[in-house]
Amino acid sequence: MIMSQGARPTFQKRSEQTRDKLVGALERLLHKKSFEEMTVAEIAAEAGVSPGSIYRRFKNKEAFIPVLFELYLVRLEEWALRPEAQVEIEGCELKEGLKLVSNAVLAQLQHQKHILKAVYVYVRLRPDLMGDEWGQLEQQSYASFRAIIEHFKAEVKHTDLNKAARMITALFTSMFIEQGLFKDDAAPDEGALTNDELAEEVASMAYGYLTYGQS
Amino acid sequence: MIMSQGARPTFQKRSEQTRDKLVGALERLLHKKSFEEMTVAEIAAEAGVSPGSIYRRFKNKEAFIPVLFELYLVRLEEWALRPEAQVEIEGCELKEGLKLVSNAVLAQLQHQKHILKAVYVYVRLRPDLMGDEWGQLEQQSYASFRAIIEHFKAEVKHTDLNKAARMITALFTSMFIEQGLFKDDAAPDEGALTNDELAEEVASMAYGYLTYGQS
Amino acid sequence: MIMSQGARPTFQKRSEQTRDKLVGALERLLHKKSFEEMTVAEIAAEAGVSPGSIYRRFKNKEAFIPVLFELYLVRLEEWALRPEAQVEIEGCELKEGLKLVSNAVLAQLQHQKHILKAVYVYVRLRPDLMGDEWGQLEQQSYASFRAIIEHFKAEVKHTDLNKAARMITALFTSMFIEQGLFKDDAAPDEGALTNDELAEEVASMAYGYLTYGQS
Amino acid sequence: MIMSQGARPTFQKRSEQTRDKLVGALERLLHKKSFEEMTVAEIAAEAGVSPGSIYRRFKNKEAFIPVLFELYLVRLEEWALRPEAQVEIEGCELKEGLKLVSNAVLAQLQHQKHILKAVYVYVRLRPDLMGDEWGQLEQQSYASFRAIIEHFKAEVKHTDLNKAARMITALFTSMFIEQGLFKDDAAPDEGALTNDELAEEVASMAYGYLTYGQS
DNA sequence: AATGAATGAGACTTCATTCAT
DNA sequence: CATGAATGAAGTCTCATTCAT
Repeated sequence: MIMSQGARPTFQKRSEQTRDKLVGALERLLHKKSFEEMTVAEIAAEAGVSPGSIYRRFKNKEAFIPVLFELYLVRLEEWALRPEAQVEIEGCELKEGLKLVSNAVLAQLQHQKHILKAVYVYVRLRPDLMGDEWGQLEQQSYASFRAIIEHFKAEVKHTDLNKAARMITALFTSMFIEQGLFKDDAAPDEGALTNDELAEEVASMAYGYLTYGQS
Repeated sequence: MIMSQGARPTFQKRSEQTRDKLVGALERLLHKKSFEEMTVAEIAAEAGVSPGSIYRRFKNKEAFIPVLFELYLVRLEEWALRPEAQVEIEGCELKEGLKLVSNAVLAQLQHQKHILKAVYVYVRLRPDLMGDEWGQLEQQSYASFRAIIEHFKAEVKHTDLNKAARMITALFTSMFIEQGLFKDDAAPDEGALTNDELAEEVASMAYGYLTYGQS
Repeated sequence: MIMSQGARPTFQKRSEQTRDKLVGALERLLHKKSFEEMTVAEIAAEAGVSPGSIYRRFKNKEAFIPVLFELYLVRLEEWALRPEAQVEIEGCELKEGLKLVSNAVLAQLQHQKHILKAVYVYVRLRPDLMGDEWGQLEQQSYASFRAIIEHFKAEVKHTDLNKAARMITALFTSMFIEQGLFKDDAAPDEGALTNDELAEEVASMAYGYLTYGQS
Repeated sequence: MIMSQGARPTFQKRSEQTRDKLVGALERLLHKKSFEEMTVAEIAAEAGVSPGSIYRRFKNKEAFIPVLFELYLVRLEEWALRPEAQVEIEGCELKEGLKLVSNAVLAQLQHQKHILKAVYVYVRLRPDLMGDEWGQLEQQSYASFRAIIEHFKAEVKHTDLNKAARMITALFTSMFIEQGLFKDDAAPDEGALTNDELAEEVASMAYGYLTYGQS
C-alpha cells in the first residue's frame, strides 16, 4: 500500500481505489501538461471524482508528488522482477555488462518518463520538500552500481571504488535525466541521439572512466 | 544592449536604469526563492520601483526569463575575456586540457548559479517557450568542445569526432547541471563531492571516453 | 432555465440560487450606476457572495449581459401572459389599436428600464458581441407589428406591407429607446412629454404613416 | 476657437495646433475602435505627441468628448453654409420639403458618424456630464423644425405646433441615431434600408403625422 | 463519505495621470 | 514647454481549499 508524506491513511478498499483513480488520472494528464499547470479540479474531473474528495485522500495538491514518486518506485520494483530486467552480468565482461545495464535502465526510465519528469521538476522547484525520497532513490542507484563495480573490480583501475560508484551513478543519473528525459522536448535538434545510442555511449563513458580515466 | 523576446526597447537612459534595477532585484531575490514563488510586486519592491513600471519594460512576468538568460550570456562573454578564463591548452596534453577546461567551466557556472537554476527550471516547466535560446547555448558549448577535440585529435580514438564532441558536451552539461547546480540543495549527503573533485572526475570521464571508451 | 453565452450551466439548486442572487444584485446596482462603472467585487458584495463565485457562474464580467437580456425576455413573456398585456385589437380600428399597442409596449419597457439601458449601452459599446440576441428581439418585434398591420391591412395604404412593418418597428423601437428609455436622464427639459403622451404621439405617427404617408 | 468644458485655454498658436492634432488623431482612431476602448497613449501616439502633452491641453481623458462635440458643431455650421445644405423649401409643399430636409440631415450625419457615435455613447454612459451640450443640440434641432413647421403651417393639422415640432424633432433624432448611426454595426440584416430609403420613409412618417395623425 | 458550490486571498496586469529630465 | 518614464490604485480573474448538503 502506497503511503507517503501528506497522503492520508486509507482504511477502506474504496479509499484505495479512489486514490489509485486519482493518481492514474494525474499520470494521464501528465502526458498533456505539467503538474504545475494542472488544477486540482482537472485532476478530479479526469478521475471522475469531486474536488472535495481529493482532500480526503491528500492533504493538499503537493501531496500528489510523493505518491506519484512511490508509484514510480513500485513500478520499478515490479519491473525489477520481470525477465527483461534480469541483466545477466555473470558471465560477461565489464564493457558488455555496462551496456546491458545502461540499456535496461534507460528502457525502464522511458516507460515512466512523465512521472519522473513531474517529480524531478518538483524537486527542483521545491527542494526543501521531497528532497529525501529523491535522495533515497539515488542511494539505491548507488548501491546497485556499487555492486556492479564490485563484481567487475578486477577490470576497474580505481582504488576508491566508492567514489567510482558515486561517479558512475551521477553519470547515469545526469545523462539519463538531461538527455533521456528532457531531450526531445525543446527544439529537437538534427544530430540528436536515439535512445539506443545514448545508452551505448553512456555505457562507453562509464567503461572508459572505470578502466582508464582514473585520476 | 540586452534585447530579448518580451522585453521592451529602451529609449532613455532612465529606462535602462530601471530595467537593470529590475533584473538586479530579480537576481537578488533568486537567492531567497524561486522565480515561480516570486510575485511581480515583490520584484518591483526589491527594485524600488512601482509594479506598473515593470510592464513598461517587460511584456509580462515571463519576459524576465529571456532577459535573465541574456544577462548570463553577457557575463559569460565578459568572463571569457578575463585572465582566469584563458585556458591555455596549447602546450598540454588531452587529459590536462580537459581538467583545465572542466575547472574553468564549473567555476564560471558557480558564479551564475542562481540565474542558471532559474532559467533551467523555467525551460523544464515551459519547454515550448524559451527552448531556442537555451538550445543556442548548447550549440555554442558544442562548438567549443568540438574545437578542443579537434585540437587533441591525435589522442582521440573516436572516428566520428562530431559524435564524440556531442557526447562530451552532453557529459559536461548534464553533470554540471545536476551535480554542480542542484546538488547542494536537497539533502546534501555525506560523501558529496566538492566542486574541484567534480570538475576533476568529469574531466576524467571525458578523457576515458575519448581515449578508450569508443564503441 | 436561463442559459446564455458565457453563462455556466447549473447542476444544483444552490447554483441557480447564486446565479439569481447575482443577477438580482446586478439589477439593483443598475439603479445606482452603469454596468461599466460597476466592479465585479461590488456585484458580489451586493449579492452577498464571494467574487470567486461569480466566475463559477459566469465566464467573465461581460457574460452578465446576455443573462441580463434573457431575464428581460423572460419577464417579457411573463408580462405577455398577464391581463394588462392582452391588447384586444379585434373589434377596434387601426388608430385605436396602435394606441393600445403603443401604451402596452411602453408600459412594459418602463418596468425593465434599467436592464434595457444596460443591455442597450453594451450593444453600442461592443456591437461585435451580443449583436445576435438583440437582433432577435428586433425580429420578434417586427413579427408582431407585421401581424398587426396584416390585421388592419384594409386601412393601410401601403402596398409593401413588409416594408411598412419594418418602418413601424423601427419607429417604435427608436422612439421608445431614445425618448422612453433615456429621456429623463440628462437635463430633463421643460416641455418634456409624459410617457402617456409619448405613447399616444408615437401611435399617432404610426397611424399617419400607415394611412397617409406612403411614399 | 474651440473652448469646451475640461479643455484648457490656449494662448499660443502652437497649442491650438497640438490640440487639433489630438482631436484629429482621436477622430481617426474612432474609425477603428470606440473611445472607451482607446488609451490615452494611443491617442498620443496617433497624434505624434507625448502622453504628457495631452494633459496640457485636456484636463483628463473625458475632456476630449466636449471638444469632439464642438468639432461636430463647427462642421455642422460649415456645412450649413455650403450649397448642398441650402434646402430651398420656399416654393415647395410640405411633403417635398420634409424629404429635402430629411435627406440633407441624414447626409450630414453620415459624414460625422464616428464622432456622433462616440459622443452619443458617452452621453448614455455618463449622462451627468455632457448632458447639457447634447441637449443644446436638440434645442437647435427643435428650433429648425419649429421654423419649418411654421412655414408649412397651412398644411399642418396640429393645433399645438410646438408639440408637433417636438415630436418631429424626436422622430428625426431617434430614427437617425438608431437606424442611421448604428444600424450597420451589428448583424446587418437582409432587408435593411438604404440611407436614401430611410430618409424618405422618415420624411413620410413626418408628413403623415403632421397632416393626418394628430391625436 | 461524496459532492460540487462557495470561498477569498492574492496574482497579474492596465492605464489615466504625474513628474523628472 | 515637450517628453516619456514612472506611478499606483484598482480591476479582473484564478484556484487551492473548505463546507453545506
